[in-house]
Amino acid sequence: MAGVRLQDVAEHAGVSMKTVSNVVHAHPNVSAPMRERVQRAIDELGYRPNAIGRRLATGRTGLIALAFADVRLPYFSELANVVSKAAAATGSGYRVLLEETEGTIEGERAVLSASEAGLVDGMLLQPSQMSSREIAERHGDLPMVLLGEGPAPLSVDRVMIDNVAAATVATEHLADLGRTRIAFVGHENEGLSWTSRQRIVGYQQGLESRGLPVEHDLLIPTGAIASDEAARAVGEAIDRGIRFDALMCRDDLAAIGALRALHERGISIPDDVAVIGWDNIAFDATTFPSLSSVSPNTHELARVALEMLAERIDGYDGIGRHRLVDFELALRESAPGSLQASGATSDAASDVDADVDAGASGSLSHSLSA
Amino acid sequence: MAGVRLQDVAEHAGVSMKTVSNVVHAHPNVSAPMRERVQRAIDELGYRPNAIGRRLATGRTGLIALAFADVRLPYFSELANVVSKAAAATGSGYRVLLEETEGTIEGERAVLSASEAGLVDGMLLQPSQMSSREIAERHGDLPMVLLGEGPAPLSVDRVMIDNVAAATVATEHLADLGRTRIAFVGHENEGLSWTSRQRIVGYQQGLESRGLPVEHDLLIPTGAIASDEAARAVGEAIDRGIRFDALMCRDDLAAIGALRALHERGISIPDDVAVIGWDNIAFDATTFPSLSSVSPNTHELARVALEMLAERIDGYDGIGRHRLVDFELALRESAPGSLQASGATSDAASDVDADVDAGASGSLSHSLSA
DNA sequence: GTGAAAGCGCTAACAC
DNA sequence: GTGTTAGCGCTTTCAC
Repeated sequence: MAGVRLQDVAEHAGVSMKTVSNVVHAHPNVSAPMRERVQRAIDELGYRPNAIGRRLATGRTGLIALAFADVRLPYFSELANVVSKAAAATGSGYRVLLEETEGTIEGERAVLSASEAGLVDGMLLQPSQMSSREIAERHGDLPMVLLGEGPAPLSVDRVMIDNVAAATVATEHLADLGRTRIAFVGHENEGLSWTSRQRIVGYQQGLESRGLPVEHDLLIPTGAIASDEAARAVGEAIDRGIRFDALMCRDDLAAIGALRALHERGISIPDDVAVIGWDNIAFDATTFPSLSSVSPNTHELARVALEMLAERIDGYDGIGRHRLVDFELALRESAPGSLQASGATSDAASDVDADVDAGASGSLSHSLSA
Repeated sequence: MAGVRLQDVAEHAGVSMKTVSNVVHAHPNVSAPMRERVQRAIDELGYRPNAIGRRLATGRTGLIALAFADVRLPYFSELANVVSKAAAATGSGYRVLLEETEGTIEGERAVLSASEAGLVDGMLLQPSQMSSREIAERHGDLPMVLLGEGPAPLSVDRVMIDNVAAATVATEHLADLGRTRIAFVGHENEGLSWTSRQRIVGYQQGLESRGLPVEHDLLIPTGAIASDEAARAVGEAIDRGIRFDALMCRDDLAAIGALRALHERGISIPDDVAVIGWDNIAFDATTFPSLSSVSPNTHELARVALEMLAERIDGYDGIGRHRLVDFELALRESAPGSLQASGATSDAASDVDADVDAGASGSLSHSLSA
């Protein structure tokens, strides 16, 4: 039944509200017979504590907001899954309110400037447009942790992987496979995002560390972060006569688009062109060929982010802590492992059954830095 | 500043709480000077109405739960996106709490039997395991609308597409392409889900309507609803000597797995084998070849579901209403349109740029039934 | 070990 | 037009 209140239970059992509350919360100092009597009343009336009443009294809502551009992007849907599981496993058992910013500055502002306060205890936000100054100004006193390599003011906590290092390692892996003309695919046509910027820096470092020249022609931007745009951009580059033997992609969507453009032109992967993507989304295991990818440790990312958020919610008020979590290269058919690769390499090529979730196919693991 | 209450604003402005409340809610009967004075106090103090206090008083939380198996499945992440947009556009401006059931009966029970009441105003649930009796019993008085073709008690509202009809149309399209050995791929090895059951029925009807024999060999089940499992199952079927010239897939994940299995064996798509998937997920446009797919009108699904949910929240207490929304066949390279196809067909093959979201590539549209 | 009562922040019916 | 006041359902001191 709806509308059964704590008071109703108390009256029905002939006790005070406090006693019922004690039973509901399994407080130790309630006598066994009393506990049983109250429990019977609860069962008979079908009492369910009202969440809102409780929240008003305690000041905690048990809700956190998870805000990012768009759940449809596989990286974000996988992140949402990991975060909601991790949040539920938290001591406080948080639940997740989904907020999409559409990747626009208006969307990001809207998420931060909600007209109501107190709905959520805290927020996990992956920004991409707002400046760090604006983030610092707007978030007010809402406990918050930033996700990803986007803008982040020093005053706010943030968790990310080292994008420069990851791009360097991935690019070096392609070089170690014997590739000499490694192109970068998928950054914005204009107005480079923070993400693209860092990955390109790493790409360049990887080239340089292997003594490969950096050619401007080998930078292939796309009109939008989407696989169809990447397919078109890569196709046009090829048709324009640009030649490359490997593709370092900004993300898996770009990589999947590239795969298609190569297929359409009868170019063999990885024989003619090796491909590495980024994010290690579930699809990578079943594309043809399966896709090697930079695999951020999202479980660790979620864990660390929620841990810091919980501390903020509990009142921690220090300066922003910036944490790095590890990543690895998940090697599959599109850019297999090889003896030349540095580090402990395990080749997961052609294992359609690889436990991708657990990162079982990975290699070149990079450990958590403090 | 945090912790500024309505009362603080009232005192600061030297008026009553009611007046402040009137200003906050833009009530008409407040004099202009008074409104300005109060607004100044609000701004000076940085007042934000507290969501929980408001919710306790009004009894509405402005939150709805969206519960399904797993956000990582593209169909669900796309659904989450559509629902959260549609919910925000609602008169009441609902926000969405994400709940995952993991596709297990325990998960579904947990979602329905949350120990707290009142957190959300209503729930959109896509069940797959629970019996309709259990759904009816457990949901209690929580306003609820069921999504999809799973179990649904007559007492509860539900929105879905006509799975049997859609499978029939898709199968007929394959037959009209001249295919005579059309296999069905991707249903459960044992314990058929409601979804698979209905799609297989439609598949069979499609075969029969075109005078094609139904062969048990052409039913290719998979160990799990996942593309790697489908790749393995289709590969094994081929290796076992099963021959087919078309694949009707239970969902796009199965179709993508099938694509891979066919590629690995050098089988040409669609020349040797045509493929149709189900759900029309975004990836379908960039697979190689791009994938034809049954495209449910999820925008309409979300709209109708939220409309009915809003009515339930507003107290409507009639018997369960079961609504169908339309679907279409999004035709791409893996099973292109053709002159033989019935209905208004538009061939979207090879249009990597097709506006898949808008279903622009579709054909054979089926209209909303009452 | 149990009960009484004062809020938590807001809304809305009712009075002025 | 504006102010008063009684809740919404729960938690939580503080007495008993």
